[in-house]
Amino acid sequence: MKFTLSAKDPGSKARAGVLQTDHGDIPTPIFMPVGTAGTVKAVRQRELEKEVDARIILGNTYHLYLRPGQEVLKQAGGLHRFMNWTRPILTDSGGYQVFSLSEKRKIQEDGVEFRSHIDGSKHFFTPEKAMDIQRHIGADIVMAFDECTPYPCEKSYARNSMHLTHRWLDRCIRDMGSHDSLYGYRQNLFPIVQGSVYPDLRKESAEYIASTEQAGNAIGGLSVGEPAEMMYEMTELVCGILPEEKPRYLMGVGTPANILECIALGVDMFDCVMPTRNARNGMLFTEEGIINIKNKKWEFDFDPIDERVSPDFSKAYLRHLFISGEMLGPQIASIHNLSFYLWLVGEARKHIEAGDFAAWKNGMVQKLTTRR
RNA sequence: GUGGUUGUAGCUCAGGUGGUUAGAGCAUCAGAUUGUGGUUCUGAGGGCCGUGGGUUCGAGUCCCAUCAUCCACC
Repeated sequence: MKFTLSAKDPGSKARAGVLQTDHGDIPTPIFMPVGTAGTVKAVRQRELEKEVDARIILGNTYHLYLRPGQEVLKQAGGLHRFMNWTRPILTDSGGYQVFSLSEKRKIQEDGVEFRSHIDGSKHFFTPEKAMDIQRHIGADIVMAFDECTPYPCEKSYARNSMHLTHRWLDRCIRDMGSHDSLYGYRQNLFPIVQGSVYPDLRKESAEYIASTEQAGNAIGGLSVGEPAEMMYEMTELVCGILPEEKPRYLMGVGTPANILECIALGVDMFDCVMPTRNARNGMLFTEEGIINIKNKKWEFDFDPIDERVSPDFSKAYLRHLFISGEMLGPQIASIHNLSFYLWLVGEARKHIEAGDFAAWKNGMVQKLTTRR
């Protein structure tokens, strides 16, 4: 994996680059659609590639381990072939599920015991196990197995958790170094900075993560309920420590405005369920602001959802599909929101290259956060 | 014309023997959603109980009239 920076914005920490993988190049900054269970919900692969122009998508270790399971993925020849997706894939390690399914988990030094949300069966993940599953999935970018702390979080808990995440990282690195990839292309491990909202912990974690010298670095444990300002502060602090010449990935973020603000702080990669999940509930992101397509005010609005990103369908038609419970509604909305997110990061990239990102960003954030 | 049926929220309907502030589903409106247990979740607005009399301390509920509705029969 190779990361090449091509431009830096003079008015902020934003940068543009290209991340090269064995499944193709990824221009940065980039947004990665979330495809938890081997599918970006409601969107077919052809649309994801041709219309949305997703350059890389996510899969989830926890979910793919439970269904379809490691053996199916192995015999399929990996997730790329299984789901017929030829571009890069990144897999989350399951660390976030340890956090979000917290009522059913037990964390120990060796790993975490949890119960399946599907059938209640008991399972045990260790850093080695998480690496093994991700090896079978065959992702281009593999995330370290971490603990994502909740918000708020006691400092003593955050400190202990962070150190556990660091020890688990050592084991992930050792395990990745002692096994060959299964399908003949390179897999790259990204470690994850933790430390909750405590600056000294974040600093310690970022320094440790940087010292492991992996191909790229991630920032985790944010956007879990803390105020946006706090998220920006932590992101800024961590970006100042993580190496300039490697991609920075802010996990789970966020709204279109969050993404632009964090690009300005030096983040290169983002993922979030928001464009797809909210699309399924009728919320659309557009250049002019946020739309609840189910509202009556769109009943006779025959203008496109968004003239630039989705010129094909009117608001009145999409509203009709949602009101009628037609499954094409969530499909069109998901494709729209993802197309918009990809359009947005593409524009950000252009403005970084043009050197006027900071000013453009400020005007854009205003528009993005208004409700239509 | 005669006999019967039904009139309660925008729609479809609940509301034993009269008794606090008349309910539900859908619809409408407004929030929520951040490394996906989500066609989801939370909340709000909306009523001369067809109309007019009567009985009663008290009527959506009982009585009379009237209007509308649907059905059957001349």
